[in-house]
Amino acid sequence: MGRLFSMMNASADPAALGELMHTAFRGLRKRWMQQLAPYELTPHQFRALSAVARAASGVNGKEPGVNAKGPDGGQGLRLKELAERLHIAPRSATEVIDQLEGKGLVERRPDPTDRRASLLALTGAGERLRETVLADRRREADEFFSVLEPGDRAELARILGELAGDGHKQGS
Amino acid sequence: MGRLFSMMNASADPAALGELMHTAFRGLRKRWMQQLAPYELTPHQFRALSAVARAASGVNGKEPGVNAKGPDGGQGLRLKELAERLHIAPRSATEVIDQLEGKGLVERRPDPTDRRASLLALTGAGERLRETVLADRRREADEFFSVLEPGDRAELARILGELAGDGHKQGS
DNA sequence: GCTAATAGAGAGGTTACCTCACTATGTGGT
DNA sequence: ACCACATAGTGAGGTAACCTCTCTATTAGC
Repeated sequence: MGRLFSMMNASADPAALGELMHTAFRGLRKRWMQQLAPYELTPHQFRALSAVARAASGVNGKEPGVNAKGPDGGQGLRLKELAERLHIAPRSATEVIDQLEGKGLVERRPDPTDRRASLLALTGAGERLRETVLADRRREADEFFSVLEPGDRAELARILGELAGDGHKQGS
Repeated sequence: MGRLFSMMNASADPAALGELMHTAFRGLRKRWMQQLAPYELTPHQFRALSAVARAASGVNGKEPGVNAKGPDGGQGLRLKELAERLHIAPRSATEVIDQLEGKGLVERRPDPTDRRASLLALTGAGERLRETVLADRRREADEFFSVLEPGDRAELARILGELAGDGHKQGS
């Protein structure tokens, strides 16, 4: 049945392209969920965890605009920043961080430069779990994408990057 | 921020490829929802509507295995069939058809060959709405995918087709 | 005719979002 | 110094799109 899709000229039918994306994405998400289940993490939570990790420890000043408010060099990010990075509403960032904090994987500490804000940071446990899962996930995702030639994988990444980029900030 | 993603070598990091798919798909789904809102349809409902349309009127006997149970030539499909086509649980098919029936867009009629089953069919209103929306959606989806070169769109379709195809029927 | 499988639906749960209203705080204008 | 206004985060509550588990009506196999 998947064959039917690939046989019809999908480039002529953008709706079918959408269907294809739907199907492919659902498959991938299902995988993730199964793979993350033993760690008691949802894909969404892991995404947030990674975003915090990336911001808190990794790049330190390499990203202009991050923590442009305070003179600290990128020590933890705000809920609002997280929301922007995950493309979700601030309220939803609160939610996922609540969950992660409840599991003891991230911490909220007060921003010294703004008492309304908190800075997110991974705990030791968070960092450890993240690394464990990351290796595992890489393997799994690789399995999922392994039906593709390496070239196709690169192509897919490039094309999706364009699609996901910033080409469609709709205002309506 | 989307730029960062496209800059890093995503083909070397399957996890990032997954992120990319997530982001791109979310953008598309948001579009769909906005575009379908005036018709009071969700993407999910429209997908179901289309599946019923396709089965009931379109292909008549071209698909072996559809209604293999009864001697009728593909006149309406069962909830279970719908579920399989949409890759959802039978219960979820019931649900979406409930909604569509509530709006007067599809009908459930008894299967003459099996009194447990019902056959789904579009109503006149359903057929009309579907056609209206289809044209609209084609336009909108085209807009979403218009950041891509035609060649890239074809590539995306091909690659996703492979991914969504049948390459990953996991049993675990 | 009895048992097992199947089609569908009722009950209730989950994930991943959302908006709207509100509090605590910061910022700029006069 | 004071007031209007913006901003960071959260409580309350909602929605879409799924899920499983259980139950009834039926049909099919022995």
